[in-house]
Amino acid sequence: MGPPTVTDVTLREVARQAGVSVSTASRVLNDQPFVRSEVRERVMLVSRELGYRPDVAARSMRTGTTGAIALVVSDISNPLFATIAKSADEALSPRGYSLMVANSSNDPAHEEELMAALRQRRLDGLVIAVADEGAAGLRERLEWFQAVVLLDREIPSARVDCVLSDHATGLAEAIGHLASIGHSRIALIAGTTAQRGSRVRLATFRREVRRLGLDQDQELCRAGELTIDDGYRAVTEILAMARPPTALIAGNNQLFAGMFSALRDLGVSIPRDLSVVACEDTELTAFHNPPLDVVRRDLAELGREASELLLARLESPRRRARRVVLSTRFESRGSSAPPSRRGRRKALR
Amino acid sequence: MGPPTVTDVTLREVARQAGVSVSTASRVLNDQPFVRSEVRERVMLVSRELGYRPDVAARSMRTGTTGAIALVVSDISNPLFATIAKSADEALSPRGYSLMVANSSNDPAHEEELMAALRQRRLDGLVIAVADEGAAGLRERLEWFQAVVLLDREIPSARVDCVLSDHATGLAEAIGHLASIGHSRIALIAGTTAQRGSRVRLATFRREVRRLGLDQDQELCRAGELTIDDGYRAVTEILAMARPPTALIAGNNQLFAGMFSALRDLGVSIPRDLSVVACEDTELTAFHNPPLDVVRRDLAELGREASELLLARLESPRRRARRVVLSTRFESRGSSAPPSRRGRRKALR
DNA sequence: GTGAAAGCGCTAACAC
DNA sequence: GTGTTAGCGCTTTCAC
Repeated sequence: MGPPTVTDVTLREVARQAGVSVSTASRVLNDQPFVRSEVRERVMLVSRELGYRPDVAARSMRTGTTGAIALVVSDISNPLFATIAKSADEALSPRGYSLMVANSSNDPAHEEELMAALRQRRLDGLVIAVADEGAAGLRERLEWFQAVVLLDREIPSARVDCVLSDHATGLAEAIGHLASIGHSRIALIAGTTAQRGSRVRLATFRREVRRLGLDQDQELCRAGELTIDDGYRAVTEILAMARPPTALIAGNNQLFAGMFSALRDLGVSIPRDLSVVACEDTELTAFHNPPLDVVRRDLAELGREASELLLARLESPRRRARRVVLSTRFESRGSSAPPSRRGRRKALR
Repeated sequence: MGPPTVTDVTLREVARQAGVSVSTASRVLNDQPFVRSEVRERVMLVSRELGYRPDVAARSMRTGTTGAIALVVSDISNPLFATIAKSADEALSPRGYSLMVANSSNDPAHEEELMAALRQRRLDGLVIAVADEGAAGLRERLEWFQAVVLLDREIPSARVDCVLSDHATGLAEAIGHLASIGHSRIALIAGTTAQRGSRVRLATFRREVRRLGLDQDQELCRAGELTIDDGYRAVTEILAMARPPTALIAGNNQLFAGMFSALRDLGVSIPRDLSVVACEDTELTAFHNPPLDVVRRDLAELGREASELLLARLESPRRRARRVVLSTRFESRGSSAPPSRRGRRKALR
């Protein structure tokens, strides 16, 4: 007994009913020249009537392409990545590509395993926010794929397309704003230095603090994990300092959620007791009263640009790697105010 | 010239290096009996050394299975669905399945197109929150797939597995609570009646309002779209009534976001001017001050259960369709208070 | 126990 | 212009 028939109507069947050979039918359906238009139309007609859909697996065997693209992020339930996933899907699916999603949990080992699993699926491309830009063997692993786009990640040694956010500009504006209304003790709670987002924020923060002559206390600048818990812990510790800051900046939405939660538990009011700025605009920041000052970026654009880069790479595999930088900007909406003695005391308990 | 070689190490190569035939190698790697343990070990060793990974497309051609499962929802960027997607991925990926996501935009026509596209990918299974439970030809379309699980949707005529939330219980509790603290004019802003979630909420609301002897004003019970805009519009209109309600219930997170936005624009304070209950717990409801009363359900459980049903169905294709019902419960957290004359006037302007 | 060979549905070289 | 044919990598008879 042969293998099971899965697809209901095959190319063979279309060809038979149109009275042509499979190769002619194939030519027609792949828009190739050198087919009499009369024949072409007959094949098209039969194909439509029968509802013919080429079997992706079979085609894949011949062409090596699957029409599938994977998106690997740390957590698809994070609205940031979910938004990117949606916009990527919107860019890719009209062109016949399907999107596969996978969560790395920000764990390099798991990510490696994922990539190996994705590889055997022969995906046409990979959009990935790698967990650790410096992970061993990452460059080789990326070469498993015909086309790769890094999502807000950068690997200098690798010739890979990437879309990056210009985190520095927005953050510098934010710090400038806080300084301009009188803050000199500002704290940044950033994430892991294994990812450029956090690294850039840390570097920008240190640079601007120095440039503007603000307090350069090491303890006001924290790298850690990009989690809610870490955000909570960091805020708790920072506000317990002998001289706590008068303004707080959260490096991403998770850290902000933790920060927000901690401030509420401590009974700290925004912006009366403390000024707050979040990187990333989410429901939490947008619907807060007052709306929170944020460093914004267009996440849908990020997903869209990543998709465009990927499609371009698929079309011309040998072209030079591109590096697309998208802007971020600071938006002041009411969660920062001049520092007050009262506020500082309050935050201190 | 033959087709391009994609996979780096083939079964043929493993067999050659192990000094056996491909069929023997295949038997070993598929855990089939009747292979000398000595041979078995040699093949395993070579396979591991070479890092052999079977080509999914090729295997798929023979077996008809792809190890891929699709999740079709209206909007993957909605945290509700994103959470479900994550938990589904967590349940499926350890068992070797990959998750494909697709957005239907809640549009039956687009959904139909999607399903056709997914079909030719020979997905092993489909988890879907159909846009319209009553769409023409839906039952036939579902039969394209070997295994299907409906996500909080029900199609009585179809023998399909489904995971459902018991929206009625949680909502009835919410209404009971509001009534118990003195509300007699409660409004429900629900979504489309093409999906059971909204239908159940509408039916439950009408039933409870009658049972508890509350105001049965038709205008207090609105079906519409499940969008932010629709939530906004509904609230604006309802609060402009001659006798506006003293409590508002939002049917899902999108409607709630619209509601929240409208209330803020109208300067309505929760719960002083108006009591509010949201269906679904999100960042917005959880981090609000006070935290909002919600009808909660465990979304991760929903994704997990859907995956389990799917896997079970894949294992035994002929077993009876199951219908798993998951609980919802009301949680009072401070966004409802007894109605006040002042509040009502305020909401009225 | 093991190997040879067929064939899943498709595309592309080659012959006519 | 069109048909014949080989073969992608794999699983599964069937023969030994």
